[in-house]
Amino acid sequence: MAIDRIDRQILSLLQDNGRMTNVDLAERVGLTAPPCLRRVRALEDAGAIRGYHADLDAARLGYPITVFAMVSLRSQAERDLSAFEDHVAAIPEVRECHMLNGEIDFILKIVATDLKSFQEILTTHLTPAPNVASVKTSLTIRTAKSRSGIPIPADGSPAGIGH
Amino acid sequence: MAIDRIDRQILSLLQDNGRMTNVDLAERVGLTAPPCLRRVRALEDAGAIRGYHADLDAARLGYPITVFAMVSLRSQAERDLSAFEDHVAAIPEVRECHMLNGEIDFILKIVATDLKSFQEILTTHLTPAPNVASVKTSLTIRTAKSRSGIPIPADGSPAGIGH
DNA sequence: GTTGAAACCTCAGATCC
DNA sequence: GGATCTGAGGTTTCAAC
Repeated sequence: MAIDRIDRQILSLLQDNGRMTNVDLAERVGLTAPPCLRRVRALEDAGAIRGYHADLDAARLGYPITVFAMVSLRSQAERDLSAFEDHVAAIPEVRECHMLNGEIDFILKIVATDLKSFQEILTTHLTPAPNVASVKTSLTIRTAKSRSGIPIPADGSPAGIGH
Repeated sequence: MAIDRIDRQILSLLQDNGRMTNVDLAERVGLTAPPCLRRVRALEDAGAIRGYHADLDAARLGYPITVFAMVSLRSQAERDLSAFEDHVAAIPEVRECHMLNGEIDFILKIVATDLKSFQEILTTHLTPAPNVASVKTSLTIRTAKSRSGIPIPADGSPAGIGH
């Protein structure tokens, strides 16, 4: 699938405002509603747009604590890596799990309602998990920037689908 | 603002599908459309819902590289911390910037089109930035879990707005 | 093959109860 | 919170370029 200038505009606008109406979107990209909607559907079907999500304020909703946990495992065999991923996938407070290169095997983003609850998650679900060698955690003091997704230059960017 | 069971359902559903229509949403939470819409607007006005965003597949759109950068500064004076935050806010490839406690001052999530381009961002915008003492980077091999926001238990959770 | 125009039908939003 | 109504938006069909 090839992505042209208009598709990039659509992606950029929907990344910024996922509930923009189709007629608004069409107007901004210089199309009428039907072809615009077809492009959006095509981007969804191709997997370029994975979904749409409300962006909630964690702190206001009872989750003021965000922690990054750097996890090292004893074994880096694929089945042990997968087992760890499966393990944290089942912990709702673990919001992200990325496998890294280097000394640290995984970085996790964890949210919690308070420090006590975080400590509990750590000591009952993370540290004692199979194959875990070490867990180093850092509390988030404040978040200066938090944009999901990717930068989308108005024009002349990369982006062709299918790697 | 007090959040009840129905509000939590609304938040959970919109976090999962930000483009769900109001009538769908109303039906699922057991309301008719108008009161449901009033609740959604109230949650938006209270800041519980900050916005709605399309979730794009970075890799399919030409950004296969995600890197975490751990940054330490020479000075942790507030004005120096803010200056660094302002500096990275202007770099579009830096998607997240969190201030941490401990030895590492900031963790950044950076996306890039390729390794060469990442290296260029690092050496021209990050390492030589004022007050930067050290930058350690780790490439993301794969992302096993990536959910924005917070866990929302169907019932009996915390969550009242205004801390 | 993609756009645009028109039709239809559902939804959003306001008002009132 | 629910019922009703109106105008706007979403979606399909079809013709034109």
